[in-house]
Amino acid sequence: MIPPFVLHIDIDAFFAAVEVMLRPGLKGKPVIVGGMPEERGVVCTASYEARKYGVHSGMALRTAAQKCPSGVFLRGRYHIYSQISKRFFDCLNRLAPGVEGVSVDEAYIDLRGMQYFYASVYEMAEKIKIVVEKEIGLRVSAGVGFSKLGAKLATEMAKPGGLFFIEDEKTFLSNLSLAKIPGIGPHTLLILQGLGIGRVKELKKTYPSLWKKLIGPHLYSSTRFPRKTHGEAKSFSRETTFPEDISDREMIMSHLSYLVDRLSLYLIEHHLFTGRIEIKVRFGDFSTFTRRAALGFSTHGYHNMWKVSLFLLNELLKKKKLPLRLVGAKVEQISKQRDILPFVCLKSERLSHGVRDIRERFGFSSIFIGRELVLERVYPVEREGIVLKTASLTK
DNA sequence: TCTGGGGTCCTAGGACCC
DNA sequence: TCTGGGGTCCTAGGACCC
Repeated sequence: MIPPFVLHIDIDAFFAAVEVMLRPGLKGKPVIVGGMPEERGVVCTASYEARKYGVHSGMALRTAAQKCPSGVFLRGRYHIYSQISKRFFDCLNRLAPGVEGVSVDEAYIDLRGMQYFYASVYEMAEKIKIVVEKEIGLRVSAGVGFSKLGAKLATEMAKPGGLFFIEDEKTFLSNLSLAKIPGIGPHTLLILQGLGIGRVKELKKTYPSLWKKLIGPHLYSSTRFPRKTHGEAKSFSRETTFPEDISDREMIMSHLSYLVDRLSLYLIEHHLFTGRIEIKVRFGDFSTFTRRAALGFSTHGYHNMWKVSLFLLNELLKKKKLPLRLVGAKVEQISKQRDILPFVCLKSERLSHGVRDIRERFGFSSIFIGRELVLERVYPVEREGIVLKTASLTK
């Protein structure tokens, strides 16, 4: 029987590496992608040079700036990264049939059936790695295993830039620290530590059913993974953390309106509809709440979405006292086809389509919702477009 | 040192119906 | 009139990943 070999491949420090590729002057410098050092954000990707200073993704930008004063801080240019990501996946799909994307810079490849064309699994993996690196111009790390978990862990060993094959996966796994298992996060780890369990083999021996639940899926389903292509997204969200906490309700509404506006436009452009809306707030003390509501029908019209959003926001703002740190909106239950829209909601759809047409020709800020004008008090933007009178539309 | 933004999946509990 | 239990749908929130 041919063992089910799996290849895992991952672009090294993806966003930072793209920036260095596009600006060769940055080569060898500690590059930190995520935002400016004084901003309220976190590190998205740190180059290996920056990691030497103890900077890693998820770290607050201000902390990163303290640890690495010489760091080159950059805002992400995500449209560029996604173009390169597309090239990465196009290349993989050309090289092998069973590609499963995990994220923009990471994929699993089912190598079964490929062994007839190469001298060894290792050679096959090496070939794929070399071709990919040449194609996208970035360094990648790769790992081969008998399961997805084995392959992913092999990649970890291979970083940066290498290729690793865990031959005795069973022994390797059983000795492994649970902290290394994807899906076991800080919370679960703390509980397991409380039980005096730190390694996979201890878990298997003491709590076999828990082992089956946490580790099992990685082993069994992964040997025969479904070769799903990047599935259609099930939700879309937009959120904003304010530069400073705000107490002005009108400002909060304006921000939310802008986010809903963006989501509505996104849905219209992709011919999609939403059946459920979720609103999220985070107060100054970091406590976070969400409210969601099923619409009972599907829509992508701004004003339909806004009415529900505003209702949910008002409910959420009763939870605690202002100020607010973050506001966000999410659309779920995405469908490609719309069922029959209630009569009162038709106008909103038609209007939003009209707005989309204008924006397509003259840009996003050529036309905007009246209530969003409030944002200009704090974030002045050059807006010479048409203002939709909010009052007349929300009646 | 404060702690983003975009996702997925799971669970618990309430409402409702039979 | 009061009762139980199962099934289903829905929402809030948590855990996790990159």
